[in-house]
Amino acid sequence: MRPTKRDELVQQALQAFYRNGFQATGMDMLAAETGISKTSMYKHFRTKEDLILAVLRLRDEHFRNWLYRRMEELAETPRQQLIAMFDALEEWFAEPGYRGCMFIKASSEYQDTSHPIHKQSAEHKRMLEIHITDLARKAELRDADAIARQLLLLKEGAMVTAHLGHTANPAQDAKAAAIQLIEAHRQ
Amino acid sequence: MRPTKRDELVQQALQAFYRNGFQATGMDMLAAETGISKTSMYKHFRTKEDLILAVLRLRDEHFRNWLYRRMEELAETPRQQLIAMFDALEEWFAEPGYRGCMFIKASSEYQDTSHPIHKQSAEHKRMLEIHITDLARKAELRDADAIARQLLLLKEGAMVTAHLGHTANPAQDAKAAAIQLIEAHRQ
DNA sequence: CGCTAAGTTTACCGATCGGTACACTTAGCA
DNA sequence: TGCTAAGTGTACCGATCGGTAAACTTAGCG
Repeated sequence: MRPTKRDELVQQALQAFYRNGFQATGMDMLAAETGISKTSMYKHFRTKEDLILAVLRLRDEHFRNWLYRRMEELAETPRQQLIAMFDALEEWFAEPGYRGCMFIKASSEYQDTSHPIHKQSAEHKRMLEIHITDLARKAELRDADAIARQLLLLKEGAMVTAHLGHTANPAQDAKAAAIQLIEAHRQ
Repeated sequence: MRPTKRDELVQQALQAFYRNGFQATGMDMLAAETGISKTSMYKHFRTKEDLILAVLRLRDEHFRNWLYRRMEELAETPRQQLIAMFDALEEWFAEPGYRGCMFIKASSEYQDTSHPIHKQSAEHKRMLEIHITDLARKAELRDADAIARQLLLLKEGAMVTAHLGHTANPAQDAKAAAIQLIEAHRQ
């Protein structure tokens, strides 16, 4: 139960990877930026890949916690919370350092679907799907699995489009679509 | 009007970059894989970045041509063609070598929005948006700009999700959503 | 006190990175 | 025939890549 250098490393590595990309961030640059010696890094993680996997685990935990909490803060009923997901996303997109979804980025850099980093990115999306499907069920929507998948397609699209930046407010575009889809699935 | 080595290089580089990623594909590996000498490559393109930009231009042209043509082949009216976009995507996703959208990948590896590669990827998306918006207008849908943006969010989401592979058929999920959105925008 | 675990600095490894220099071959064309 | 443009092979550049060796400092704890 030591809250020390290892966690500090993972946290700072997360910032660096998110800002610079995975392949483009070398271990030397990482050591220079975090102030943690290369030797120490390799005492905690056998390879760069291991470090990236730890970073993705941390990101998964933080992001899902943040999103779920924010959805609950912004709305009361499950149905309203599903819609509020896109207001939460809008807040995120508006942050100065926004650079898209870290897991989409990771799966873009490690494309092979059998690669551990790719698989862990897919796992993150699967966890999200479970939660949103559960919420769709609680909202008593018809065909909860299908509507959940549709809402998540809008979410992925909005995250990508917000990073490409050729559209003014993808989060609200997605929200408008989500409202219509949810309305069509009420029973 | 020479159809020679330069075009051959761009075409083969496209394959390599799509399969391996941009940063992960070195110029030596590229020379070995294409059989074109490194010296020749640097006679045609001053830098790797220039080559990547040429690859993206070719990809933009090919992809948009393919998608627009396939949409016209699959359906007659503009409204049906908008829906058929997702059938075309499904065909693409089912191809053995499918590895996601090259422009999302490019913008993931070159994240800075001011980077030429990022800007060119955004430009591709903007060209698509113009065409789909035009089609939505021809389909006489209410609020053509908004519905076009919504359909494109579904498209981006489907492409990402198809690559992550945690869902059975994102193209058909997107199509089902598209049908409902379009139905809600009929006038 | 002395042991141990965690972390440090410094220097290094072979491999690869993007990019270049130079001398050579080949084909088209006047 | 002889010039030129396009392409080649080979060898190299300095920088950086992921990863390691070895000797040292520091702090906690019996």
